[in-house]
Amino acid sequence: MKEPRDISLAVINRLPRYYRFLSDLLRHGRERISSKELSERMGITASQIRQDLNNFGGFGQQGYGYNIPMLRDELADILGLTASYKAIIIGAGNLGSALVNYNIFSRTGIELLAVFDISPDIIGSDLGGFVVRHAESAEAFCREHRVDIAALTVPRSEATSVAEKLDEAGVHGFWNFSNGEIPPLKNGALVHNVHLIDSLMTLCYKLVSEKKDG
Amino acid sequence: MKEPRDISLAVINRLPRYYRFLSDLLRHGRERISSKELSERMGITASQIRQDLNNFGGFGQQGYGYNIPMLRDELADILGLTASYKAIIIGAGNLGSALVNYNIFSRTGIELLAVFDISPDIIGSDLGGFVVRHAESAEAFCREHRVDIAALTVPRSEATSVAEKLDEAGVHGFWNFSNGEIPPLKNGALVHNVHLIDSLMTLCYKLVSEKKDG
DNA sequence: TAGATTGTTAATCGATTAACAATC
DNA sequence: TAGATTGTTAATCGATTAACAATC
Repeated sequence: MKEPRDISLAVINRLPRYYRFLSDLLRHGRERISSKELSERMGITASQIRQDLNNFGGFGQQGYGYNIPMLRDELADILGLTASYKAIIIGAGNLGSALVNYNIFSRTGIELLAVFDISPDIIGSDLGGFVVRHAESAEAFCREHRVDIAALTVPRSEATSVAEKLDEAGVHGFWNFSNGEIPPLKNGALVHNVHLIDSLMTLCYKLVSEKKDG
Repeated sequence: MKEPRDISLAVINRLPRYYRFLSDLLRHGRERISSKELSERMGITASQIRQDLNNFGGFGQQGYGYNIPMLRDELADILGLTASYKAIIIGAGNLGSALVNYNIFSRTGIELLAVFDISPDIIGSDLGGFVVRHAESAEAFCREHRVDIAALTVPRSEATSVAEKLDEAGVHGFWNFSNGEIPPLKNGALVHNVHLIDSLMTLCYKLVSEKKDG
């Protein structure tokens, strides 16, 4: 594996999709695949696939193609799925519950350690095997357990203050589900947004523009 | 408003963010803004903002800038937020519940008509004011009410068959939350994916690559 | 060996940025 | 009017695609 420097965001955003397709092929018992066949399945060009992968190394073999289990493992490494990251969830509402119950973290190789909320009605109750803890204790928890990632499934009004506290407590990646954006954090923690409303608006745009253009 | 043809996906994906920032400015009582100030707030170039907006029309005024309420309304139109779309949700689990309880649809100008599920445990129960209906009845419901959009918060194994049925029933936009992808549909309905796992993997990649590069 | 398919360089295409005349 | 800021054209930059020699 090469030392990848300055990979473009366009490439990075395609990596999980490659990983998903390779996982599916593996599940179906496939052993090898050419960039050509993969390109047809994914609806992109074979050139792009080879260019993308060669940012990280030469994982294929002339005349053969790519070995699926091997390439999948390489992608897992590249994506950091083998980095044993530790995560918590702040906000045990419907979205936080979804992340727990659909095993989103474990399916990404991340260990979910705890779930926090601010509401007295929920604190102490069980959520998919986790006892919901008081949000006030999250900061100390992160310091003690060296938490890497925090999912913010809290209202927009609370997201920034929570992120600032946990940034101080050593969390270096935030997965933000709240509407609105979190300003740059002191310790430089990353913020990765899931803007559901933006996503739905994009769908609306496509529907409207399709109607016009036919 | 111009007749926009072949707007690039890069531009489209930025539109909801413009809309969000303008809404925030409006909430703070701001009346006008220049592309320069907006560019500083959003962390992009003023050139890009002007180029993006001018795909759709000349909404600004030399020497003045942009009128915020006016530009926001234009963007609402462009994004289809005023198109009175009708939607349903298939899958009343945690994710479906989140979409209902956080008012994701109404905040996008879309009317949520009904929620469906397959589980006898949930059918008939209340979810944020909606009585959960049997998923079998979704097809007929869509025909009768001319549903435009269906959110698919069902397991991956069911997503494709549900989409195929509802495509036949006239639904022309799917908001797919299931892992995995839905193949092209007969009637050409659009599929817009929210791949939470892909999103989390992207965050992981950034964390890993940051650690390396410093 | 002959055929297949990669890795990689070069060509093309598209998106972003810069510059500035137009004009409010 | 003078200053500010747009809309738009031109220049730059980056990403995608095509082509092909290398090689399994």
